[in-house]
Amino acid sequence: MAGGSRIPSEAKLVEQLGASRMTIHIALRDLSAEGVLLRRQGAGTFVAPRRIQSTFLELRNIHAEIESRGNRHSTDVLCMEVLNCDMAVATEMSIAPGSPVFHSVLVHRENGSPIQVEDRYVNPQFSADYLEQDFTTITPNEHLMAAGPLEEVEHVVQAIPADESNSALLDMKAGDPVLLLRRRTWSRGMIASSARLAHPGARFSLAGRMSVKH
Amino acid sequence: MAGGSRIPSEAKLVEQLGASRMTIHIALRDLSAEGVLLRRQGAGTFVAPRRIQSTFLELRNIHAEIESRGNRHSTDVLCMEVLNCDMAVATEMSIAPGSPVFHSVLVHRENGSPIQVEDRYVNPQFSADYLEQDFTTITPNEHLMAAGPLEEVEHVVQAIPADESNSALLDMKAGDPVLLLRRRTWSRGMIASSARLAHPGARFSLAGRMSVKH
DNA sequence: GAACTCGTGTTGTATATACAACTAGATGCA
DNA sequence: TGCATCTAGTTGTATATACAACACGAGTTC
Repeated sequence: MAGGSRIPSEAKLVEQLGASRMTIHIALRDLSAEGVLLRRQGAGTFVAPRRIQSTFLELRNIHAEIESRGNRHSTDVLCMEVLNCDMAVATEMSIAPGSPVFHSVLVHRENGSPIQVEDRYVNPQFSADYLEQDFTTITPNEHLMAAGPLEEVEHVVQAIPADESNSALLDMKAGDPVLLLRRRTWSRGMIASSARLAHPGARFSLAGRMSVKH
Repeated sequence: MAGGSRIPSEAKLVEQLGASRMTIHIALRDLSAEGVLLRRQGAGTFVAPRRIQSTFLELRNIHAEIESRGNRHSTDVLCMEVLNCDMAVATEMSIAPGSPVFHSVLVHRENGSPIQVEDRYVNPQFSADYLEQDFTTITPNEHLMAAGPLEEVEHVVQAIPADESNSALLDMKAGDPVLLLRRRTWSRGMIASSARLAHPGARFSLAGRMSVKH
């Protein structure tokens, strides 16, 4: 139901559902406390507008972000492969060492200037056709969101010096600060994907603003 | 009350407070939903242990974080002053240029090693006694939280090279990556405080994990 | 037109009752 | 000792009732 739209009053829900008013009242009260509904005494009960939630924890979508700034997004695909995972990747993805994983490396550009190196591992059990996608027209993020419901996200942010590979790809000098966002996503009970998103410190920041409840 | 300790049962609270059991039950239920209490059917009601959540959007508390890692937190106070704000600070704080603001610079240490330089401006209208605090025993964060209800938080994260001042304070070489967290907080309808929290990239990361609703 | 009043519909709160579900300790028994 | 069973105490849920507090629009009055 769309945010802001009104839902039936307690009295009407009593009729429709056959439960007592107190039962319904407490259920609505809980949903209100969770932020799902907004209730105004004397006025009614409404579906809450989507939660104001900053881009830290939300799944940031690089494509949408660049477009929202009115700029042009383009992608270079550097690597698309399947490989047998080593110990580090196996631990990171919680899968058996040596089992196959998909691996991709992309560079995202804003008006031609490199803004993110996306080094991503994907669980084949989550998305069997990952390597068949054309990532110049759809982002891995978008493909994965369509492949299954997002259940959990983990983010770690670090500032690290650019290594030779990153510095070349991001048009920086080696040792310059890189803002590294590591993200793991869970879906259908497994780790769907683990990504390292490296950004040039000089040209990139993560911002978020939120209201605090109560 | 200490985390984990038990509070009286609903029946006893009915006696002590003279309210009906349902009233008390609903009150405890709400506190449980907020995470203040933990209730186990059949067992009792307990004070919840302090929330373990060091996420981006929650107000991170450097003191609590260090202690939760079992380490020792100490603070060096480098500067406590009132000054008439320049154009940049006035804009940042949304106050009139030239009006007085409080300014403090602290270094937070974990087991003696510098982990954060906190460069903070505070609105005197929000906390008139800011400069009288002893920030070796209480963090500015804690003082400000007590001074008024937090209404809104803005965070910006950047990776920047350490300048001479930061590199000396954080025990790094100039140019090494610094993870800079800029935070502004709103309270009672004004900008209460604006802080620049600089961390050594090599020894610090911001982590957050969340479940996604629906 | 503007301001006020009032009534209906809405949510908020408090109460009393009844039973279900679960826990933890005490008890009994082999 | 070890195990099963019982029981008192606790929280979870659903119900019916009553009244308070608030919002909003219709109608009235000036």
